[in-house]
Amino acid sequence: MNISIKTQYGMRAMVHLARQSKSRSSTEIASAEHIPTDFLEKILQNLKRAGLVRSARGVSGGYLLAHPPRRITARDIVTALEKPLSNVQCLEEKTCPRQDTCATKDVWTDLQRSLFSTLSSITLADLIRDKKTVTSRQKKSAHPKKIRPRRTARIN
Amino acid sequence: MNISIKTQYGMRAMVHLARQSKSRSSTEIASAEHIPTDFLEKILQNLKRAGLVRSARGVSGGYLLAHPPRRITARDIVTALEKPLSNVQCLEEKTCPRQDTCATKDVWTDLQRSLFSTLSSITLADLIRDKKTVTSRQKKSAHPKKIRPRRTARIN
DNA sequence: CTAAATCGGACTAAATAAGTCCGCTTTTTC
DNA sequence: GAAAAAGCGGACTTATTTAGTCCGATTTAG
Repeated sequence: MNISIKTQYGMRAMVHLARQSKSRSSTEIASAEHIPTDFLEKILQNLKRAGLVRSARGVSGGYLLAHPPRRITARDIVTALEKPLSNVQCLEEKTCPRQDTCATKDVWTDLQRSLFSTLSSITLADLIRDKKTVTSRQKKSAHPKKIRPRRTARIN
Repeated sequence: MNISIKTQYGMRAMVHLARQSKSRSSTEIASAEHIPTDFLEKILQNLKRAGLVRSARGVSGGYLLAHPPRRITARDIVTALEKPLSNVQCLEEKTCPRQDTCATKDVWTDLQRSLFSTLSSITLADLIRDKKTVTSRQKKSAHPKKIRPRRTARIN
């Protein structure tokens, strides 16, 4: 049960974009975040298809967030890049005799729910808050680092 | 981010054992739960090394829980069989430039904490209880599970 | 026109997961 | 004491997934 580095790369790239006001090319992000360029390209394509970034082609093209950081959650990013949590096919009769399939299934559904709940509560805005900032940004040190639950209700 | 079927098998086997009062052989469990016998053997070895089951060799040998079902949590089983959640090596300077490594790291640590908390709240006793009452199980505080160190004199 | 960028598909290599095989040891039973 | 049934351990194979590369096409600003 691990987080693929593809997803970790994607998270880094999204945080990177969240700090920028203008669009950035994949090569720029790649070198800044130390991610293999061609691989990042694929990741950004996935993120784009998930509706999380927009892109512009051509010589001064690049990627930028499709929504403000406050509206993009870690769950959006993880589900865009990671395969679904469990491939538990509990419905197949032959692989799962009924009696304890139902029992173990509860574990995985609980797990998934808790997972989604946690990831949904973290937005890109949270992540770029009061961390080191590149530009001279006003620091909101009054707010604790505590993550606050936030509604997703987003794309797709 | 998926649960390996090895872990799913292990969970099924543990639930199976939790329903039994006597020890059961791996072949018996395997056929009851539709798990490849030799593979289950390996899984039971892992569970044994984790201190979750005990075993007896010889013709009427087999496996049984090392502790009462209420003292064995889903977390015990998952951590015995699954590789650790994240291989996020955030400490390496070259792979992670400081500025947003720290940001993304928060996601993975939050995730891990929530994961462990949820799994810790589910015991084998919960799982073998009647299904109507499963939903009424309550969440425990996330104190670290402590499997008591193999108090039993080893059979071998 | 050219350079720099996104896009898409195909491909490869490495790592992990899943499963098998075999021979040994232990213990009960006949 | 032999046989049978079980756990134990290591080596091995195979399948799947992950990670990454390569290449060519298309778009677009200057």
